Amino acid sequence: MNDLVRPETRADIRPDVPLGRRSPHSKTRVLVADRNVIIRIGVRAILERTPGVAVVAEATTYDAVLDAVDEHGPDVLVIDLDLGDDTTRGLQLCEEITNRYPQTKIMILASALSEFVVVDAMRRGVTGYLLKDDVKADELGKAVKTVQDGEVVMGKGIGNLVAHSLGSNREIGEHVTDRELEVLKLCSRGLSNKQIASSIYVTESTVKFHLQNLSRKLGAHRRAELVHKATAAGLL
Amino acid sequence: MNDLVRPETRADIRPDVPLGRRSPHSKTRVLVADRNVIIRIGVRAILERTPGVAVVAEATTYDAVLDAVDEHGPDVLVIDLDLGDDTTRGLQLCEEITNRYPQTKIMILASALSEFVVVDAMRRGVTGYLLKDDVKADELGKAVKTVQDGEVVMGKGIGNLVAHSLGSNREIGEHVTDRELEVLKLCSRGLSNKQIASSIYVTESTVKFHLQNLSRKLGAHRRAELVHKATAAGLL
DNA sequence: AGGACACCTAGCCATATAGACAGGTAACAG
DNA sequence: CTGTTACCTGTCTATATGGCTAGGTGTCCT
Repeated sequence: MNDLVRPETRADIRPDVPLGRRSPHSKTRVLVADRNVIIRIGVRAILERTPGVAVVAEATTYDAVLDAVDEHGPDVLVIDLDLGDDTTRGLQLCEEITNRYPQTKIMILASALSEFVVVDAMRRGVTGYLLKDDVKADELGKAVKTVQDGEVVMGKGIGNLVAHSLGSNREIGEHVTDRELEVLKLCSRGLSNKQIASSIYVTESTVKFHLQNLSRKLGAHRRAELVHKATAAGLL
Repeated sequence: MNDLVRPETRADIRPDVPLGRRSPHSKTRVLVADRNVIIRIGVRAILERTPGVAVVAEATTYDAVLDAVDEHGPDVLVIDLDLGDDTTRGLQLCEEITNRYPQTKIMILASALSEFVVVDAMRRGVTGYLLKDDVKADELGKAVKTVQDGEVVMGKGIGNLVAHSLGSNREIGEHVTDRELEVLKLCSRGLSNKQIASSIYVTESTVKFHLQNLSRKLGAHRRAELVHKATAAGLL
């Protein structure tokens, strides 16, 4: 959909600089993506008081992120995945960026902690995950420089979460399909299986099937719990 | 419904200044309360670029808000009610402040839109309600000055929500009791009525009773919807 | 003393749901 | 061609839930 920049193009920009070993005089160039102005201004303010870091652009939509990465080739993308109504789209975006612009490191600055999203994000090449509510002002600047050097940064508790997730018997990061998400949303709005079935033109059996798969993937046993966990996972 | 602020009280403090007609040279003194650093810095940055507005302090807990109001006597308190794990506490705080420091206007800067909270807040003397995700940078500064002048500021959609709420047959701002909240939390964790009953030592009938009251108060018809709306209302 | 309220209980009944089974289709990649 | 994946359908049963009506207790306020 947007095949703008190929690696060679980027090599033209910084041909002589190995990743993570840039000159100390060149600043870490950051792109901030969040739909919330307050957060953007806040992150910008924090980062710009950090020596060696500069915010080069801001973005508020997934498309704008791609454009901005293409245009500015930032060293670090600080992003909240909740840029549209579909977190999956954000995860895809991360994968796309790590593939096409490997020198741009991605650090997620999330509103909520979601095992589901964290694990999926790590898989797709994201190297930082911090929680807005947990970060201290100075941590943010340090974290940006750390991920630029290719290291992984995780907010407190997140590392444990991932470890725990890896150790659990349940399949990690199992993908939630579009159809499942559709059913889930209707379910959260209080529709019965029958009502969901008729509104998406399938049988009640199918609805139950999807809900059962969702329950397994999220580790829930009742729809109330399902909605709760899905919300925590940022699916709703 | 709001007979809190007596003119005399105000006259004692600034005897010569009619409301909304303060000297253009005195700045609007703002206290920012939010548990999130990024938000605090962001709001501060935005407000300080607004002429006539100055941020005098920040707070991150309910207690700190009271102390800071006491110490600085700000003109406007910009607050996210989600300062602890209990939103109700935040609402009580608002009432306390409007009672004890009537010259301090309160503007809520919320993460999520909750009819429940909005209505309750208005009752307790809050005069502004904006959504973090919706505000534009310049709106925030204007809103602060507007609430200082004693006017009510509501983010787009919120006014309609309140109007709709007032027009609905359902009782608005009905209080959710502690017991109901307790049941709700267990419900959201996927426990059946029977399990909830045994874990709080009541009968299943009682659990159903509480859940039914909750459903009525929040306008839900299924537990999945109940959990969804309760989450949106900041109860979970 | 009377009223308002949180809280608890009981029983009824239709319907919804969880959880398990066994299977079919289409698209797509190795 | 074969395996994988998303998606869809069906049948079965025990249990959970929603919606209702009709009570009880104690506490606190007026």
